Amino acid sequence: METELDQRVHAELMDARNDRECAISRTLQVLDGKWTTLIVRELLAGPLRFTELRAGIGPVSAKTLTDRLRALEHQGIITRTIYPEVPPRVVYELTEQGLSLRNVLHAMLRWGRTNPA
Amino acid sequence: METELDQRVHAELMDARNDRECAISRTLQVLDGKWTTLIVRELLAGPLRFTELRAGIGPVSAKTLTDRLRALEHQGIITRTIYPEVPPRVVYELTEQGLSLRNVLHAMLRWGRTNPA
DNA sequence: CGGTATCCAGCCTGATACTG
DNA sequence: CAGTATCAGGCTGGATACCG
Repeated sequence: METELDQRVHAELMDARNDRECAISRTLQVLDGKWTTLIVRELLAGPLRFTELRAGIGPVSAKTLTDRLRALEHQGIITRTIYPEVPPRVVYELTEQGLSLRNVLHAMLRWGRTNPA
Repeated sequence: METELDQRVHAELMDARNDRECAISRTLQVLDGKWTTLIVRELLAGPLRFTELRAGIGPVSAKTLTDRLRALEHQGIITRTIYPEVPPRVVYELTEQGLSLRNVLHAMLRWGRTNPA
């Protein structure tokens, strides 16, 4: 009963090989970098501040985290909102497009669970 | 009607944040490197030789391709079979574990299709 | 708090030459 | 054909210092 679905999935993946610029490559471009995917994972929980984000994803430098956040922002995956308070507060949040990456992350999660190191 | 599924997916992803070694990180480890995901994509079509693989994924050097193939082999994602002919023939093929990455690649494919550059 | 600026090390990757 | 060996470079990411 899973066969039909599997066949369709397989056919789609085979088509992908013929794309000049494979759609998979497009996704890889967005999730590029050592920390990007984990940033998205954190933000799936809801909007987060810079420091909260940093605490959640592991030992990343401020420079790198900033770089990745800027890249995601420019690609329309996240928004950056500044609240001009004292001390300043900056909140990052997934856009609709960013939220839709949930399916990719979920597939990764399931694979990792099923195939422990 | 999609809400229940979405809620379950979301709950799973939230759990993932609490994993000491997040299962997502595990997947990222396997699909590490600039070319690895594309190698898997190619092999989803079936067993391939070194040169065929190289032609399919783009401008990758022999050294890098060898490195990535060895890494995938050591992780149990692919097998490497040598046919001692003249000229020699070496065939790479996904293991069961490797095949199961199809779901991850498919999620990436769909996201890339839905969100063009 | 949430960055920026600068410098730098390491690693991934590639180019080239060569081999069983 | 399917690599290996070697060398070299670019880019990512980290350390440190400092700012609004």
